[in-house]
Amino acid sequence: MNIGQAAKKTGLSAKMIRYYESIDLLPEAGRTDSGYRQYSPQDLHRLAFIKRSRDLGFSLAEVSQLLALWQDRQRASADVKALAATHISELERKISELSGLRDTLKDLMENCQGNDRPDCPILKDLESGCCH
Amino acid sequence: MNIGQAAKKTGLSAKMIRYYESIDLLPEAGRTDSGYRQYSPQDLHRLAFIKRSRDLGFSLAEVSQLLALWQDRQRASADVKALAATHISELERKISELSGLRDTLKDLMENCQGNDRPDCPILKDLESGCCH
DNA sequence: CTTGACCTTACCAGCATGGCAAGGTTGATC
DNA sequence: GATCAACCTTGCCATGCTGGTAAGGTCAAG
Repeated sequence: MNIGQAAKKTGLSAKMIRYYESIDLLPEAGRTDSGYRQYSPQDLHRLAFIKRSRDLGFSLAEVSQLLALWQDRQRASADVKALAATHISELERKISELSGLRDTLKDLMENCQGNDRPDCPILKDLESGCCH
Repeated sequence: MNIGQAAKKTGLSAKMIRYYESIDLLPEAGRTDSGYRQYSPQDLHRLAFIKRSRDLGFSLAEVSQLLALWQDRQRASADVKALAATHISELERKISELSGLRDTLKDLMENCQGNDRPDCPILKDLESGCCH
């Protein structure tokens, strides 16, 4: 199977697949005589694993660790769980950070008339951190 | 005032200040005879505005628009409000995206024993999207 | 005059992906 | 057997934002 079909089946792009190979997330793909990459069902399986992991927000570095665990028959599920836990706390950190920003902005917006006059508490806030 | 002091006063780094100048977020700074950049209180004011906007999560492109509105005495506060509203919905989009990921991962984690056995529903899920 | 703390420019790095260019291959149609 | 579209190949550049590092110039105090 060519890279384009593998891409279509997994929902990745051909560029991404090549990139993953270049950073050793994938073993070097087999090639036809003319140099086209060839993908087996096992390869697709690995690609799908990567896709799903990315969709869950894992970074490529984390995906790499997940793949290692996946391939390791002696793995401890605790290791996988720990990786997921780390990722979840990172997600929660980001969520609360963004929520804080949203709340601050909402407050500012509520005090803004939103008309054709120039007076604007949002701009006032933005310049307020100023040094005297 | 030199760039280092301006950086310290505003909480930006000297690198960031130079970068902002290079992308025309700032006018070219004045220079001493020897080529050092010099910052006036007005410059600091502008830098502080940028810093605060970045802290609220606006992209540099958005900051650029905010600066233009800030400088425009004929601005309509509605324009500022609209910019903020767009940013808020972007924040909310991200928040709900991340929340979805977190919830999915939490579900998976709860079903994972987290012991030294290899069986792991998290890995099972990751490989499940697979093509037959 | 030396020393150390500052400043200058210019590069390279990352994340993960998209885009474009210039060329080779394949398979179907004329 | 030629042609054409749709694929593939590699390579380089771009994004957004920041940090690092290097090689050099400048300033103020000792």
